[in-house]
Amino acid sequence: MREPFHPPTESISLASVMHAMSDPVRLEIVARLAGSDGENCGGIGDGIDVHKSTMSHHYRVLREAGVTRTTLEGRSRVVRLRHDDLEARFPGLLTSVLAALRRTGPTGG
Amino acid sequence: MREPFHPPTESISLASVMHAMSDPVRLEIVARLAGSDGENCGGIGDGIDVHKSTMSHHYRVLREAGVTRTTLEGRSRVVRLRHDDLEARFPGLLTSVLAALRRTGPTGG
DNA sequence: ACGACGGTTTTACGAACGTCCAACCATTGA
DNA sequence: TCAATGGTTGGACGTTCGTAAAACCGTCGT
Repeated sequence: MREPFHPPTESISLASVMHAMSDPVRLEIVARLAGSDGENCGGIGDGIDVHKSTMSHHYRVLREAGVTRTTLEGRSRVVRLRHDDLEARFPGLLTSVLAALRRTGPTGG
Repeated sequence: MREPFHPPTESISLASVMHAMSDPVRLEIVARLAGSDGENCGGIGDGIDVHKSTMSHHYRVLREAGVTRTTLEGRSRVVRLRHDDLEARFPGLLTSVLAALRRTGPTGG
């Protein structure tokens, strides 16, 4: 079980972050990560109705964009928002996205 | 020459806005609109090296997502950021994106 | 040793995307 | 009236995306 790749903070690109957070499923993941104090989702895709391989794919997109960090703590993966890194790179961006999610949800309505 | 469609502020979706601002060309457009006090780009795609029909496409994506407003003033189109509408709908979002663009540019480097 | 569990990888496929070209439309100016 | 200008529309083409199925991998429990 190897540690997956994460982009260093300085090379996180705005376009990638925006793209990562442009899919409803991934926005839902982000919302839950924010809600659960940055823990994982308690088993991949708990309550999100997509195949586990699809969830794995979405987690990878978020991770490779620099939005989340996946660590291997003990025997299970833990996914967290890279809150501080994103704040350092793009101040206010994640915060406003989270606020928007709280307001309207991913699809906004 | 008919006025094109714009979504009302209340029905602007987060996912659509994020998607609209996830493409380097469109981020460049947004950056220029912000820099030029919300005027148009002085002729479509001035200095952005894509075909004019491609620019037209990108302008449409931004407009239909609710990021920009295209008006027909006199004889020419004028494109503006929907700054106030976006601020009302998703407070801080556009502001932080513009700040990010100033910092790192669309592709972030 | 073996199966169950949790997750990744590979592959496949339809849909959506970004791009260009060509044709078109509306307005301006000669 | 005709050409030029500025922009949109409709294909077309190759790429990327989101999704699921199937196979695989590492760890745990028994």
